[in-house]
Amino acid sequence: MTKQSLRLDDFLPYRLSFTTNLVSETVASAYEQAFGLRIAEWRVIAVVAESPQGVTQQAIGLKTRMDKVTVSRAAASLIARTLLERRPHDADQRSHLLTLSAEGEALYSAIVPKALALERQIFSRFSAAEIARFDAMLRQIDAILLEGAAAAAPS
Amino acid sequence: MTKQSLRLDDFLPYRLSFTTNLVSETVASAYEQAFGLRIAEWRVIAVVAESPQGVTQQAIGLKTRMDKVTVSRAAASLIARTLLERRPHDADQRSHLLTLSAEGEALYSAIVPKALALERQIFSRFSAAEIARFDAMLRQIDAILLEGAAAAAPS
DNA sequence: CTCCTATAGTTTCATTTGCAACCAGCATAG
DNA sequence: CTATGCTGGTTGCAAATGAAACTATAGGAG
Repeated sequence: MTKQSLRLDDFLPYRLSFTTNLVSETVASAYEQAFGLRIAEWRVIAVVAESPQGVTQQAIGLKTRMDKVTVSRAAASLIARTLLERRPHDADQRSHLLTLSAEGEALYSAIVPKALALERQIFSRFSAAEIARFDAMLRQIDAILLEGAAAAAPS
Repeated sequence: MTKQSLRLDDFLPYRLSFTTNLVSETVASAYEQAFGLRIAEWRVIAVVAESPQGVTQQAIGLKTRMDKVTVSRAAASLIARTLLERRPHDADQRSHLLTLSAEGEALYSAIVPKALALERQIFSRFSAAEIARFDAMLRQIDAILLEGAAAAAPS
């Protein structure tokens, strides 16, 4: 019986976490410096920007898998900075519909090109096909884990 | 001039972070449940296991990019549980050399197969070649960002 | 030697995070 | 209608995190 060995460095969950931390630090500090936004805030803006008719916080949380507390705080902070607006949600008075203010739109327009440039820089060594393959693998991993979670749901 | 757009869902730094969170949650909860270890503790054990002659905390932090505080606390907790031992470091009295205790070795041997099984499960849909390609891409991203950091070092 | 600066590791403290309790407003059953 | 349980969102609290101060030892420079 051979002793099993494992180099942490070759262990994929570790590698994934290592690289992602690096990427996240880079991206977070870029947003922070250039726009005074945290990652959660940027995500909220991005999701809201994709739905001009407005989204509820719940929908944002569902989509991004961010905790509802995180979404709540990010939204509150963006509203305080008048980047986001809250419209009443006729169908359900418990929630509101979030939309970008003019100011928020402007900020979003300013961020997008920078975000895309950063993305291009990080993936600069790869071809479009490689990137597509990489993305596809990430999505398949998601699928595996999300199915698994559904199957092995605790209680 | 076309308005640039960005679907958060297609933005790779986001995708990477999304998937990694999923993977990390899965792995963390497995270690926690099965062995009562946090991720940082598991990493410390793994690195120490790779260096039977002992490692300093500093070296662990350097290798894993974990904060020295994180390493310090993980090590302290593992020592308290007698999974890790501290030997004096003759060349430098400020630091110690960490090694696994017999108990720590035993735990490590128990973890490795489970960790590998989990890894296989997460990547079950991919061929060895695909996995190798994925790993290589992660390393190249690291390289790009670490070089970039060296170039654009703040102060 | 003796100062002075730099590094390993710990501790302290302020910040960030996320679970859990909570407070609406909704929806269904009687 | 009105009780009961459910869901969207916020608040409170406790745990995790990480920067900065601190302690102890190294390693020169004079």
